[in-house]
Amino acid sequence: MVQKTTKTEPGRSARGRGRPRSYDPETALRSATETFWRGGFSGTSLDDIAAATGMNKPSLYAAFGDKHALYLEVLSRYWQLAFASMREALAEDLPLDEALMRVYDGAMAIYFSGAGPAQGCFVVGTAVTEALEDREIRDSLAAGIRTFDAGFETRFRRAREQGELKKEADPAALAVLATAMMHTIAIRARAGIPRAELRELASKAVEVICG
Amino acid sequence: MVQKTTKTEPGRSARGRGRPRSYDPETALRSATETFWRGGFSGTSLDDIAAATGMNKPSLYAAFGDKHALYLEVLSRYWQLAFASMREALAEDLPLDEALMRVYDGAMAIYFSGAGPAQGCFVVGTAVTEALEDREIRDSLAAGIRTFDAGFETRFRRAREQGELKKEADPAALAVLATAMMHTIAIRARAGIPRAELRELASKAVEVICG
DNA sequence: TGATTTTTGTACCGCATCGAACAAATATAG
DNA sequence: CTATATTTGTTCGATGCGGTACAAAAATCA
Repeated sequence: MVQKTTKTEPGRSARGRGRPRSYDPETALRSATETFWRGGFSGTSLDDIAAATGMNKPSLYAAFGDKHALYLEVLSRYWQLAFASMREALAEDLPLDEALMRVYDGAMAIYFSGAGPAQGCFVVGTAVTEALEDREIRDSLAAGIRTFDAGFETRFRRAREQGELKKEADPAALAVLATAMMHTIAIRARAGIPRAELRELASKAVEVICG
Repeated sequence: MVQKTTKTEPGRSARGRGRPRSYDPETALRSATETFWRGGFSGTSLDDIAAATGMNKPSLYAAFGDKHALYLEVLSRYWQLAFASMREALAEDLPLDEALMRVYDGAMAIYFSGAGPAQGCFVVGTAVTEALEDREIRDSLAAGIRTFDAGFETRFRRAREQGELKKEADPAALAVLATAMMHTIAIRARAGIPRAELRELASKAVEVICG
């Protein structure tokens, strides 16, 4: 380890003796997320993040480690958010087509959650670029996609068993198409396509997927 | 214009009086493409490009303008390549499923064309990140996607007329799904998924799309 | 109160970045 | 051969970058 100072893990408030921190780590992470979301990893400087969070660079460094570690933390939290959104949508006992639309509506709620123009998907907008030269980001990307595929596949399998899909339907193939639809929505959102149009596309795609 | 020197358009060899250029513009553009493809726009420096092309920065600047203009040129050429690949695949008079697989095989031939690991799609890997804050890139992205949608839709419409698809099939919806499948392949390639596995996914998806 | 501990904020370092200035080099035109 | 036009290659400058050193600030413990 490089640091030999007496301190606990980064980000954990020891709640002990020292000067209290003047920022909320959760809020700071959300601000950092927004900043990376807009500019990407390479396109965002630590000064940008410092300005967005209101923190200064040494505090950032002490709290979250270097820029790369901070990005990985933000990426991991985004995945958790995305997984949770999908699980919620699929948890309710809705007809297949409605359940799928819930998933896409949940995704778009995230893609359009910022203040300015639609940011699209954080992963598609920032991680995909870095994945090629960064093994940790690449592995996170691959794992996240597999999780989405698996979530859809489970739902399609159930749908087939319950007669919502034809017997000869291929749940794995349909799952990849469902994930693909998320990806294209994410890309199109970043390309400036309006939300209503994306919802239209999603709706048509759901019709096709559900046969 | 900023420059007032006596010269013709950038990149055009006047074939006139001066010292001849010691590089081939086409080759240089290809090298620049590879460099941006790997590192993204923000993640690639002019020095990286100078090293890759063997040119020095003033020559780069004189030939292609600044980094942004060079990127736009590279992006535009990539689109032309992608469009051509798709047109070729759909031009031959093949059955629908085979034609679609030709498109995806053509795309993967591009995504895996580099020396090292798969770079995926140049657009998905580099333009999507910048699109949010760069109107020219965003517009190019939106226009390119529309072109792909339209290309697929035309083919699906013909397929429906010729009885390869059911009468009630929706060519526009199928086209979006076909484009979506390209997008997910591009993303997965960058995530390190091997080519054989991607081809499997594409094949299954084609089955679903063709009904 | 005084010692201790932790965070803050300023200032800074070394390096990379984009872009430009400028002279040397190399061609053609007359 | 001389003048002109264009490209090359070195060098430079101003700024931005990620990351850090260090002292002041603000809390708790004794």
